[in-house]
Amino acid sequence: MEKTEAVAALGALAQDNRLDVFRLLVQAGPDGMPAGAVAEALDVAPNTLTFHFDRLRAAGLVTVRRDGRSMIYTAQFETMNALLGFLTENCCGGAPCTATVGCKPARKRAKLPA
Amino acid sequence: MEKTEAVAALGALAQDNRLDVFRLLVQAGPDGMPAGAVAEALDVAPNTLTFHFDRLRAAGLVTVRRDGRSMIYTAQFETMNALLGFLTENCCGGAPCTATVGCKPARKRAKLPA
DNA sequence: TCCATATTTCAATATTCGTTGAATTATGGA
DNA sequence: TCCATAATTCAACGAATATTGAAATATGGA
Repeated sequence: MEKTEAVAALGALAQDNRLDVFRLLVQAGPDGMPAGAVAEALDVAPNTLTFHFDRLRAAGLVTVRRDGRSMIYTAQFETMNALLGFLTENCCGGAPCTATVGCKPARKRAKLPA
Repeated sequence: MEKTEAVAALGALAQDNRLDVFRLLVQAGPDGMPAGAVAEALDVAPNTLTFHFDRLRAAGLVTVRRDGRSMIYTAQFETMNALLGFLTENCCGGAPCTATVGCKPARKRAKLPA
């Protein structure tokens, strides 16, 4: 990960509502959550939430897809892991001090009935 | 680490100059670096740098001490590690997925000749 | 004491950020 | 088609941010 991307990701997470949103999406796992459900869970106005989703998306921390009337937002674990990697890059004099820095979803995405 | 502290630490690192400063101090290790040396290394105006040091300090990411005319800034590894811990807290459904997320200085502080 | 160095303080400024309210777009169902 | 739901867009606003230049403070040495 480049420094510019790291700054973007850090900035995206450096805000109360957005940190809450991201953590909620991480817990939701690969299936993601509709915007409305996030708004209700965190008690944030829908338009405010759109603003924050945009920033998270710009930083590559979430993706969206439409499902009917709902927009489903999903956490991007790869970006988060890349950020963790970047942050530990300079530790311990360059030696990889953390054997495995990595975040993965709690459960596999349920295979949808074809 | 509390959410409020995490937001503060993330915000402190979410800026080009400050991220550079912090990484430089991490590489400098426990002995730290005088403000002037940081200013020269990164080509940032001294007063601008003071502003950024203040933010890093407010977030607990650095400490200062005076040495003669110089102010020596030092990275706080504990805070960085606490932040990494916080960020990985929600991964993997609550299970501690990263055996050892931790950053430690490259070399021990050189014992000054008494 | 006087001077140079190292750093901070302060005011000013342009920019970005987070939130709100009103209006708009997109989708699905009656 | 008409309506309700889900979410976004837009303009506006106050608050916070990052940088600059000028002035001030602290320390050490001649």
